[in-house]
Amino acid sequence: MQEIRLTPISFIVLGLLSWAEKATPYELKRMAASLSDLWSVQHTQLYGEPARLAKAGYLSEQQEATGRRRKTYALTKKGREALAAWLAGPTSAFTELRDPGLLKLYFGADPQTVAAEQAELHRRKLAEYETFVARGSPEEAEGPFLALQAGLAHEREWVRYWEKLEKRKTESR
Amino acid sequence: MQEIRLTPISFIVLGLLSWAEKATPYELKRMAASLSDLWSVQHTQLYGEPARLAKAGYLSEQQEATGRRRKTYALTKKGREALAAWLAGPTSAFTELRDPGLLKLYFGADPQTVAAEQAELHRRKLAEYETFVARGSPEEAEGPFLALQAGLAHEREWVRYWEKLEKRKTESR
DNA sequence: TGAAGCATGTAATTTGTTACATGATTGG
DNA sequence: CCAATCATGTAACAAATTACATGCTTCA
Repeated sequence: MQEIRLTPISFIVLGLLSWAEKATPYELKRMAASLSDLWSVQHTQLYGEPARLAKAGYLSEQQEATGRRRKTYALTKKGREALAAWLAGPTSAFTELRDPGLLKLYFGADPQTVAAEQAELHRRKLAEYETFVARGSPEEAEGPFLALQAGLAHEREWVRYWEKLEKRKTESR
Repeated sequence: MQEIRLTPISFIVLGLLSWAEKATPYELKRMAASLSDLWSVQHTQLYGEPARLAKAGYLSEQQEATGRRRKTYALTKKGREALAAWLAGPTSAFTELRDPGLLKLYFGADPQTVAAEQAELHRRKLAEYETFVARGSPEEAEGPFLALQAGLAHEREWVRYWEKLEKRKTESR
């Protein structure tokens, strides 16, 4: 049981399991879909990461004896504690924008062109978020709700930004 | 000269070289610093990626005969074309928020606590951007300027978001 | 003149992605 | 009953991070 470094994906797995009691990688994948706008993970990582966490004692692992021999994971005490510590501890980590459209702009792509595309993409995403909110499953936990609010706010900002750029009359800075 | 897939880092290298004519990895690292709020890259990637690009014909590579035997890279015709095509082409790629603070919130961290920290971090970053703008090197290219505007807008949004959460009186959703 | 710190780079390790593969299910 | 699609997983590959290492300046 060697020590490993816990990464954001580790905490995603731990966090999802704290909601589910136990789950197979496939179930984790399904759960992770709800998180994909905030932090997407490839389905293959949901096979590797739980195995890694199990080996280090954060999860228990139990395998079907027959058929698919699926593995089911659950939090151990150590896993629950690690999650709690992370939730309670400070985060100094910082997001970069890392926006592909902005990167192009940075290196000299034509603003109007990029802006037109990006504005459209972000309007779509914004609309999607808004229907979420409108539908508003009221039993939903607070965390996802707050994250959605942040997503909304940023999408609004993106739409503002790109639309302004789009409408700008060429090169007048 | 095998074909490779061009990733965002590839374009960062190509883009930086389009500004510099030629550069060593170390010089690339220095140039990349200006980009770090938008898209940070580790210095070691600036050794590996140019080598990869050179092998695929996007860059020329020339090595010092003596001393450190530093390598100097420059765009080839193929490299210039690839960059131009990327700049002109569409981007459907999308940014995720991928914010560590938000991730914690999602999984149930205490909103006030996270918000207090994050608000502080973002206020600092915002202030930093504002001094950039105030100092305003006027010869700066348009791309970086526009990217900075986006950065500012999003930092303002983050500050609004976290401060609102911070001041919220507990659990009243 | 030697210690601190920047410049410069390679290697090992860890992560993440893509490609592939096969079993199960179900609507037509 | 068969084609499509979803479920489930592994393996190969590519990329990114960390650790390490050493040469060079500079200034006390």
